Amino acid sequence: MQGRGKAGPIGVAVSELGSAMPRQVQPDSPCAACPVRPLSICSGLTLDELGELERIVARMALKAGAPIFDEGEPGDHRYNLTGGCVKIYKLLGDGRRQIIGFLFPGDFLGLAIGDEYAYSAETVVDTELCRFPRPALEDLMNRFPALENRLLGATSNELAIAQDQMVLLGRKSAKEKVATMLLTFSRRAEKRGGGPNPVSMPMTRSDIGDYLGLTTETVSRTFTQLKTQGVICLEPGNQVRLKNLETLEELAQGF
Amino acid sequence: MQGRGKAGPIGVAVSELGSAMPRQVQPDSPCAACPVRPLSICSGLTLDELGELERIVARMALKAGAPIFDEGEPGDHRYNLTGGCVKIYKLLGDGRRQIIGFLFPGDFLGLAIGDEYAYSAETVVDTELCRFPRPALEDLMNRFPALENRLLGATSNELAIAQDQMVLLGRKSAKEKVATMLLTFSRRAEKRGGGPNPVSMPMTRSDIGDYLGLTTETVSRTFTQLKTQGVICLEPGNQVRLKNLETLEELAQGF
DNA sequence: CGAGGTCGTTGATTTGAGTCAATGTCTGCC
DNA sequence: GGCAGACATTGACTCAAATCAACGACCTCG
Repeated sequence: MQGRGKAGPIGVAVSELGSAMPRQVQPDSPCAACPVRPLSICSGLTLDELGELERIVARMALKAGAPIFDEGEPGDHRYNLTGGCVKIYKLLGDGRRQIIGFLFPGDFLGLAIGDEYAYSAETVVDTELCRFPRPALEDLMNRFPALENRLLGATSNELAIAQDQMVLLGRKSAKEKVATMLLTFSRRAEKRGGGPNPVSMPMTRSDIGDYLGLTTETVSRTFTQLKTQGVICLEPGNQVRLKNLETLEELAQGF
Repeated sequence: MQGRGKAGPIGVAVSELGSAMPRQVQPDSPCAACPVRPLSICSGLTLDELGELERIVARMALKAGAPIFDEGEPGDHRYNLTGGCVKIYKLLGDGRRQIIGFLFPGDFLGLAIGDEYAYSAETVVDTELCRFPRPALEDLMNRFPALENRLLGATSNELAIAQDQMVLLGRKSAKEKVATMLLTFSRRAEKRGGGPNPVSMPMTRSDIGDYLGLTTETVSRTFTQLKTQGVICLEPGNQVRLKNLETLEELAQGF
């Protein structure tokens, strides 16, 4: 298991790398060397632009289970995920929770509507983030249209993912939901440069349930069913091996 | 009823206004007089920028029930809705449908992932649209960052709406879903300058079902329940009068 | 090393929404 | 004006997933 566990005391920035020269362009720019840059909004920027971005960034590392921000709080920062996994979610008044998405390295987070965060965010495992003050980031976007363009691309992409999830939530059966999630995670891991198999599922059954609109029990039962059918194999460390991609694709579409 | 009915033969542009001078800035600019401009991506542009936008736009009017484009088609155009109502949806292989959203005047549509539309779009009632060729629009966005900024705003807003809908689909009961939809539509109508009450619901029960992740029967039963409870009143012309906002708010949150 | 806690699995039962079926209502068209 | 077809409502019954409940596996910490 990769660090699922208790949050740090209050879950705020544990370290801010580069604090020796907090607002300086660094010759040995960490951004230039950033492994997730090609996946993130920081791709396709000139070295100049990257340097400016670097002046406003704070890097932070969080333990598993740490809150990042809560829905309704003033949305003062935006974040870029450079390592780990984050869940974003909304709560209803009585405690029901819908997980809006799981984010992985390269993903951007911190959507605010008006001045407030539109959702809550919490780490799933130990996680590294780049944090940008919102006003400074907006200033940069005004000066560098390429950055705004990248952010528009990222947002459009998120929107398309959200729309797919709406289909899943509104119209798919439990088995279809779980199969779809496994395939989606596999493809996303591949896109990030990892292997498509086995799939890492570091979140709890309860998280998965709140993501798919199911209960933990149903999630568990469905995994067992897929295992019994021989489509997947549950491996130690929250890994799921996909043993039959074709059948899984069929299940995801509902056959 | 406001024009729910059969589609035109193939549902393509019925008229293109201003075709006499198709690519000219018009002194009596229709854009300058556009009633939905303050709501749309065209707001906050200079007259120059607006003029350029006008050079590439084609205006079209469609009958109710007309297809606009289908998921997977080459996404050659983007649209701005100036009148009427549009539903956007995705289909599963076996015909199950999830309606991703209902769009109203001022809303933008035509999200493409890669080169293909991410969803299908169809008019609900007689509808007017502004159509922009995608490459020309992207060229304008490059030249006018304000336009790109507006589109980013619109997309972020759509994303927030999609996330709220995920909560609805994943975690709300039938009654909560219907109550939420009524309130959302009321608020949106108000934002567009109409009265909040009664709410116009020009789409069919089947559309509502596919939007809320329910069947037509359940939608119908739930409307009846709300009517019996005295919270709403079904009026002719697909109008729903909200008789008790407070109770409806409570129902929407689940009490 | 054992106690307590969280997480996951499995079983029995309930239930909200789906399905199947019939009937009612509106609307546009001939 | 009346007929045809689409849309809406209502009822009876079914079923997938939720709920309630127990137990097992694993981890942390004293």
